Amino acid sequence: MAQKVKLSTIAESLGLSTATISLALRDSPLVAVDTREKIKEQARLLGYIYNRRAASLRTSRSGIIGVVVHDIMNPFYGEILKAIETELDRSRHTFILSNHYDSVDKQRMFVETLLQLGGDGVIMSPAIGTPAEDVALAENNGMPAIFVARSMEGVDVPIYRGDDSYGISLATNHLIGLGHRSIAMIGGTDQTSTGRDRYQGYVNALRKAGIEVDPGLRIPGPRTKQGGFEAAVNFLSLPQKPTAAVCWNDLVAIGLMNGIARAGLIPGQDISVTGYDDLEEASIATPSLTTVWNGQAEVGRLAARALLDKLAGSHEPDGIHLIKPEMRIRQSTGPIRR
Amino acid sequence: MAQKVKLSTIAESLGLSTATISLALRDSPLVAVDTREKIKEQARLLGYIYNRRAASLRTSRSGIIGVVVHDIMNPFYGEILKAIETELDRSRHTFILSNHYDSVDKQRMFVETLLQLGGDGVIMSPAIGTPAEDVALAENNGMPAIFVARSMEGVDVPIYRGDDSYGISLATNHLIGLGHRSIAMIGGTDQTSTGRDRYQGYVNALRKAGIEVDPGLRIPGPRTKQGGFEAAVNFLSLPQKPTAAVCWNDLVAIGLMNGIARAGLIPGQDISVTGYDDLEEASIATPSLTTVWNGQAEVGRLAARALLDKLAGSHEPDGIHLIKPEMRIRQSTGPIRR
DNA sequence: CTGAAAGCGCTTACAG
DNA sequence: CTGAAAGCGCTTACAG
Repeated sequence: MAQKVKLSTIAESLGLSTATISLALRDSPLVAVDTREKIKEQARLLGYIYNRRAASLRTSRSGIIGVVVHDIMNPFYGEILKAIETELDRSRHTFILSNHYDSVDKQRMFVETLLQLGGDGVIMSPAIGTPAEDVALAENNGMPAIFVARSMEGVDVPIYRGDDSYGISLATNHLIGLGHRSIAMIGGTDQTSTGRDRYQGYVNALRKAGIEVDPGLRIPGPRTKQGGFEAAVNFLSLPQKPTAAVCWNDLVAIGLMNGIARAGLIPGQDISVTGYDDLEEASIATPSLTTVWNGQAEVGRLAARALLDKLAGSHEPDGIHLIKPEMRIRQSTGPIRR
Repeated sequence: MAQKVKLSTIAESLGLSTATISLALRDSPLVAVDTREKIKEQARLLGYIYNRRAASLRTSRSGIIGVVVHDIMNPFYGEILKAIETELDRSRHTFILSNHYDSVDKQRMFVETLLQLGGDGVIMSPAIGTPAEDVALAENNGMPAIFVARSMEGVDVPIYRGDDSYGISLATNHLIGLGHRSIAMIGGTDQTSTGRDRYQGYVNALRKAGIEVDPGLRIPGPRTKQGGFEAAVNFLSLPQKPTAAVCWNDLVAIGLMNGIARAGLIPGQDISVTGYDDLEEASIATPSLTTVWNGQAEVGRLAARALLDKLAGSHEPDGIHLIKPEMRIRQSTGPIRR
């Protein structure tokens, strides 16, 4: 590798000052057009690489945006990330991604690293148990935060997520409308805002229909296919013999359907199953999954836009921005069989 | 937000020099133990945030490692990334992730950004059509590259991936052993080294068994569930009436099984299907998927280790490091029905 | 064991 | 339209 090419290398080779080179490369109108062209050509020839660390040390903006979620391998977050990526690419920001796996420590380390790198902002789906100080750490050091998919007490940042309580009530009402009365709720936890909201939406829908809520029909568990798959055994051995299941999300629903099928029953006929999120995969599951569209792409797009706007100086209103979920009826639900 | 706390802030507050502070915070034995403790305590009190850009400008090492693959939402890459993450976390490196979606331009922009940030190294699964210059760009600027999952002509970097030709022959032989003679190959492309190797392994296995290779039984397509699902229609309408399908990967296989089931046939009984990769999901698919373990976690772990070793100065041998695949027999394959 | 000083590669007022 | 110079916040020989 040859000598390192920097602004002064270009400057000397052209008999100009580094100030002029710097301005020209950033398309400043202060530099005469032909000088600018000559400079750019020379930079290309010499294989110049812009040193962002030096620039950012001077300007104190890095162009880096951090994104931290529970698990990027979960397609729910994947769909949010894809939308964020699209939006940030457009504005030439670099994004740094991390999983926190609901470890508050891992999340805090990420925020610290981001601060050390001079991150301009952070989009997070806060880990369970995140203390308000960890969010304040970012904000107090000039790195605004935006939340996606999860809320948190005691912080005052913009939040983008679906209306979980309403969404799950859509699914529950759909099953009630098909004649089901014994409806289980599978997967998830009550430790997140999302979890509490979804359970509440399910409870409210049942009550409104005059159906007594049976806590024995709640089977919490991991929010994964594996979780749904393993819940199938418990579900099928419930003494209440539920005829339908409202699942925490599509992954749990697909896992549950696999488990039900293994037991020789036909999901969508013997047992009705609803998902949540409307992942790309929901429509090609067999049977295709009745689920609730949860607007992941919208959440990601809006959150990224909000952050960029904030960085550009506009004063976005804080508080919760709820995306309205919509029902997607497919083959995994059907009328109750007598 | 208060005044920015920097080394000199701490230095002044304690009546010491920035040199001493800098050394103390990095645990240099040059600083007396009690001085060191006092300094660390003060740094904590003042809420000091280490400025990595400044440090890295000085030392020309950033602690940043880039990772770029086709699509992080694909669980195959997800499993590789998870292993890389585990390995890099341990050594306190920050990793920056990107998809290239097989766009050479997007990949090059990523490499350039990484160079601008002073990236120490890059792990890549090169986009289809990557020119050797794009890899040289990284290497010539002091940023070593390691490949995962895909090879490329004309570059001399360490490569970690599965032995595709051998792996697919395992799957093909398994089907032949069950009595299948008309075996289709579904999904994938011939534009990657992986694609060519897998097709060749399939062809070789057939030939070795004395089965004529019928190009009409090759149905290329996207390497996704959706791709497999959509291929089912073509597969089922082939005039050759194949009784088995070797799929490019687990995603294609699961999609194909869904499509077959939609058509009223039972995968694993009417049609035998093999996957490739042994994703976590393979074992809970219904029927559970017979597939080939492809060592994603190994690939990620070894590639990350190799890069860290290289950065630490050791001279890893370049060239291909092949992981030996293994057969995983489950329920999606069975003896041919007459 | 601690300090003074130079320098990493940019950008930005300011001067001309 | 272009240049000289200061400074962003660190680290590192070097001196004491």
